[in-house]
Amino acid sequence: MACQGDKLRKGSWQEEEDERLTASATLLGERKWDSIARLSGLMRSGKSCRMRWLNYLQPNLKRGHISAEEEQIIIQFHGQWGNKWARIARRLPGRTDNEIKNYWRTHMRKEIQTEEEGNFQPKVYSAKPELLYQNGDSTSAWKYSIRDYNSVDDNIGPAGSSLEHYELPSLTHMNSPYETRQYDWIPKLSNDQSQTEVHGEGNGLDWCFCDPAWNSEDSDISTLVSLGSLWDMN
DNA sequence: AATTACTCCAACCGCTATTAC
DNA sequence: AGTAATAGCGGTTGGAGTAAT
Repeated sequence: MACQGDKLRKGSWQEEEDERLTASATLLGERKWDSIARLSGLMRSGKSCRMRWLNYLQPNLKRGHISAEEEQIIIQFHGQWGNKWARIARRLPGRTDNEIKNYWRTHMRKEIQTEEEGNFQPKVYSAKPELLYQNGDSTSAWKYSIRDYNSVDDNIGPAGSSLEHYELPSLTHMNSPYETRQYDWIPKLSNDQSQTEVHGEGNGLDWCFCDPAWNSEDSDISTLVSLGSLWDMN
């Protein structure tokens, strides 16, 4: 039992600590982290327990690499909101803000840096849908296309291809299974689907759904869960 | 084989916002 | 309304693993 004066542990978590924390959080609920830290007997701060649970132990966390679809969503929302990692994470079930933040720093920032080191050209993410998602390695397919079509002046793409902007129904990110699910549930959030509006340039990355009666930011996640789907990633 | 450079990600820190009293 | 405790967020750091030399 941690008492006052005991030194709190820091650094990597041991398996036994994970087990204790999981048991305690399951039993006591995902609140009152200081109490959980105390009652579990872990020599950790509540803050540390919360962080470990949220980023590593809680159920429903997805493991493995960020998929092409997820990467696209990250880019899209980062463009809209900037470094609002937690907010972006809410759009990616199973991913944590920490994970997304790390991913952005290691993968995306590198690309931005490269651009800033001389070859900067404003990107117009107008990719051809059939290239953005195809059978096989969707990651490389997406990366290939997003780079090859990244600006109007960039002629790396297949010979004779012309750049186009696509209207919503053929948006590239709606072609993935992941986004298809998004597309499925968004209209369901409105009782009157005719009220659902689509805003944006239709260039694939700068758009939004707006329902006058629904504020996505404030809506309860259980609403989304009950609709089926996004959490069902397997 | 040894060393160095680089990448990735878990974990920490400081600050702000929210909640409870 | 004021204050303390707690939760949440975003930035940063440190270390393990891997690649390059």
